[in-house]
Amino acid sequence: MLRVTKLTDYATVVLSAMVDAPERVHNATELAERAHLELPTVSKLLKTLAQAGLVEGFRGSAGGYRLAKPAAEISLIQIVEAIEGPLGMTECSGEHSNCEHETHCGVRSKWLRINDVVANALRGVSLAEMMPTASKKLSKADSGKSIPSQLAKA
Amino acid sequence: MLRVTKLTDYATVVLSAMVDAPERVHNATELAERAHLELPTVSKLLKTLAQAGLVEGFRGSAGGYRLAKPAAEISLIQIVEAIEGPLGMTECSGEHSNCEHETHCGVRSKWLRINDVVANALRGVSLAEMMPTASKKLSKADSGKSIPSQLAKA
DNA sequence: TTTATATAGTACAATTTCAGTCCTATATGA
DNA sequence: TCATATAGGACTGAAATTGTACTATATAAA
Repeated sequence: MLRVTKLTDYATVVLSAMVDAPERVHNATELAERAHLELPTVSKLLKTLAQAGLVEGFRGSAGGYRLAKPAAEISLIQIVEAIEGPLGMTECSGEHSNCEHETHCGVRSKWLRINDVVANALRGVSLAEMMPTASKKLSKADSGKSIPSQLAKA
Repeated sequence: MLRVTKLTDYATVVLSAMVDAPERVHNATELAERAHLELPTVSKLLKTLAQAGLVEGFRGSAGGYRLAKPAAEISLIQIVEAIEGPLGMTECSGEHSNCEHETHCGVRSKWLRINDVVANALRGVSLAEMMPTASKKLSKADSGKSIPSQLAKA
């Protein structure tokens, strides 16, 4: 269905819960409550996000997590790739493709481009913009026929 | 990993194989050979594509499939949705979301927008443009910082 | 009319991925 | 030393994806 996984979705919600107090250290229990998610799930997510460098983890009592950088500098693509790994629209879009059809397949290079377009769409939205209160409006962009111009080589 | 399924990928390859002779009726066996895919797989794909109205199926001997409309009028989003169903970047992006968190969740409306952006990216590329010989170049669009302008409400 | 061909529709098993949980180790502050 | 909290890993059940098989139906030609 071409969707991000639930965990990625959860990650945006959990990270959102940290944005209003970015300097504070939030522990996993608190974040789980605010995100209305289970603690083990949130805990797992935060570990992954910490590995990706999006949040900083602090051990010990009074430990927890904090955004590693301003919300405006955390893009959706970083979150998606932290949870799901490198974005690849098709098997062969990845770095080390081992698609056996590659030599015959004429559509590969096109998918690579589409991959970039989608990646850029995600790169263009920051965590700050995901906030419910974010004033910046995301539009449907131009619809239908006018889109190719965005994709077309200028 | 945010990718289309293999079957969707295959579908673009199979459809590509019909583009150079759009008026001819191609049978599944021929298309399987040209796409280097297994017959049962191609057969299943074509049935699905026929239901979605992208190809016309003809039964009986000398039967087969033909593009139901010009390649330039078949967009990638039609192919993706034919195989995978309606595009929804998150659980709650779908038509009839039953996400229990919806009332608390502040990121829902943003994902809906991103959904549209991705859908439009796919809508903007036609089957004709997927052909290896297609002269039209798809670009990476603008990279990085300049992307938000594509998403921002004009 | 019979036969070979080819799609239509459905069902099914194998595989892979995802989601959620749990356990042990390590670090920190009181 | 002890309670707290993250780090890292392993594991399991559920779900989706893949690929295949089977039966029914339609068509063209002998």
